[in-house]
Amino acid sequence: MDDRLSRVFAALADPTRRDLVARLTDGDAGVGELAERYDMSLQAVSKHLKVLEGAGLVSRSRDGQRRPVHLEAEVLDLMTKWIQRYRQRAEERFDRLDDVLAAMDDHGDHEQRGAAS
Amino acid sequence: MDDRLSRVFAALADPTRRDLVARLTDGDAGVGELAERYDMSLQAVSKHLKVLEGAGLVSRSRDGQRRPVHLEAEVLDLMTKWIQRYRQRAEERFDRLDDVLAAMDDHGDHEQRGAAS
DNA sequence: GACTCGTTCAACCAAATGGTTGACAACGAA
DNA sequence: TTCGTTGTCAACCATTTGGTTGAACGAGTC
Repeated sequence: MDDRLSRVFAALADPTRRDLVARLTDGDAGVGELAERYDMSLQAVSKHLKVLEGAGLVSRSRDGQRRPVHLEAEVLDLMTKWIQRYRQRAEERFDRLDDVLAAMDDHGDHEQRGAAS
Repeated sequence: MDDRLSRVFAALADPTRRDLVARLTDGDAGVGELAERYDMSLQAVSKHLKVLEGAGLVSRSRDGQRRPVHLEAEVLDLMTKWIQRYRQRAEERFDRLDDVLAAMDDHGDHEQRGAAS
């Protein structure tokens, strides 16, 4: 789990962190402000934010003694790209299946694995 | 980590499992066949497949002594939906920012947090 | 300087994760 | 029925994860 994509997926595998992302679409917020919504310690929320930050989903600046958390939404596109790539490949294969089956009937070659690859 | 979405994200947080998904877009395959590509035991791959199955990303049927693994690509749409929902919300807020800033200049109210929420 | 607020760091803990090896189950073939 | 092939189950281990508490830090305020 060291590449970028793995970190992004792992970050969003936690419901609390997904909720944080959802909340941050409403605008930047401080850690304490965010922590109010959850039944866990401030430190735990801070840890979650560090994971999101490590994945590049979130950035933090300094504003006095506050550390406002900002959503970097473009990173989400990275995931969408990966997902859609294989989603589409699977779809295409599914669409081709009818043709393949028809071709198999034509010359009587019913080797399944050949059809799938 | 018990809800569906969490399981799907967590499943794809591992590079091996993402590669398995990628491979399966080429068509169904047996466990041993899949395991050849990785520098790990057959049992380890079997475990990975169980995780993918738990997330609903993969299903297995019985064909003689083989257990062909099949990709259930529609589940990927579940993720895309979640991602795009918040991706879009973030985008919209970003688009509105100019208007908000203009309004703030109008009546001289420069409270940042108000602008962001 | 002393105090408070918002946040982070450090140590600790239980549970989950990702891998290993060894045994065994299910099926087809000899 | 015995054998090889294909895959799962069980026990074990090291590391990571998600949470806790307590101490400390940085920046304004008194």
